Amino acid sequence: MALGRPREFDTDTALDLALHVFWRKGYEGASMTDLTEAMGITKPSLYAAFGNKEDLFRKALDRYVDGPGGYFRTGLEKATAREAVEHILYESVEAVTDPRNPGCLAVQGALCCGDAAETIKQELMARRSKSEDDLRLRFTRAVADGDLPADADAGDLARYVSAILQGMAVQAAGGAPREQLRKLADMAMRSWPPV
Amino acid sequence: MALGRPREFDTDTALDLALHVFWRKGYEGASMTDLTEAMGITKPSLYAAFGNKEDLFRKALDRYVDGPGGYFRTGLEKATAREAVEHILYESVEAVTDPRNPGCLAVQGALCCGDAAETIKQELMARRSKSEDDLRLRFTRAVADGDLPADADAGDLARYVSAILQGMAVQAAGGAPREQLRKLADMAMRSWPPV
DNA sequence: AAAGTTTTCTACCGTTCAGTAGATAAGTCC
DNA sequence: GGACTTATCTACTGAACGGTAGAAAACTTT
Repeated sequence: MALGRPREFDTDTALDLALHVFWRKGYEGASMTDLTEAMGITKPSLYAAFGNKEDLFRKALDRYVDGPGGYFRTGLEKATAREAVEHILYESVEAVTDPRNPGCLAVQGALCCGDAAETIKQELMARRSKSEDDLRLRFTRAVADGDLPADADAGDLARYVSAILQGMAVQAAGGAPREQLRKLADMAMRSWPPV
Repeated sequence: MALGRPREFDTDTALDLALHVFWRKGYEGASMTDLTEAMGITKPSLYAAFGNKEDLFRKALDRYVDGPGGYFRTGLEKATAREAVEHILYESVEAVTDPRNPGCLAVQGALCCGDAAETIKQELMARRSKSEDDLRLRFTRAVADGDLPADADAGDLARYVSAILQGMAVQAAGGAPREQLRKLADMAMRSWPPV
């Protein structure tokens, strides 16, 4: 067993609680007091277990990508581009309309910010860019597989799907109900693949 | 002429300078020191002229809607729904890709935030909702005018265009270049009106 | 010139921010 | 039991936050 006094809280559940605070308030809007109160631990415990605020956010973000945001990765593994987009769009609707945490952490975590949060903003920009690139690669493969037209531009399609996803995230942050975003996904799918 | 010592700065240009700080850093990310330094005035002058931080933001937001965001209103006045959407989409591309202030103030001003900025978040949510409703009303008229199919759902179309606009704003905040967003607008227009 | 009004300035207010020092408690290892 | 290690607690940094007091300066009015 580990040496020294055992930790009295579970780091994974504490990280989940921190994640939900960042999700609701954003990186800047979440104070260390907000976080420690939600996590049920004191500040020294938090700093000892997770490093500083920036470290904590990055760990929460990783957990977000593997947990509530996991539909993105599973969607990419679907057999066709159409199935992939369908899965990602509709699962995203469910994720961003969770009434306890509306919106998407990768979008609203630090869309713009003061100087102190600049590196977090950059990190989120890079993650969004990476997601779009994953979509692009998936669509490139789809063109080769023949489940997208030969003249389809994978980059354009990836950007289009990303924009729809991000638009849905903003709408959800504004309180849009699940049913309306499903209709938005319907519209996007109805014209897939776009001409 | 006005009584008392004359003001040494122009309120409109000072408000423009404040607007650009809020645009780049968001409501929470913009400190009063950021604002006064950009505006070239001291804090007491700012408070005397504009009220508190919240008042200043609201005034800057009004100026945004009438200035850089004015394309929305002019777009609604176009003859057909198609022309309206076309105008709004392409003008929005230009606005959100201004390299000095990427993105859209109504989206990134306070997409999510701490408790202190909650009322500002609500204000921006209401403005986005109002814009979507303006689109919906315009499309309803378009159905009556016959420049949209009789079975078109004005609400769905408005939500779709809003999502595209907001998606573009997020992409622009992430540094997407103008040319790529133009292609995104192209895609949205190519399938207009959506089936 | 004197009174009245408003802006400007420096210096400051109390609060909250992220982050930490130092003592104590709770375990393991020998 | 005693040495060692690590977590927990209270209390506290210094800096930055939004916002203001009070005196001096600049104008108009009489």
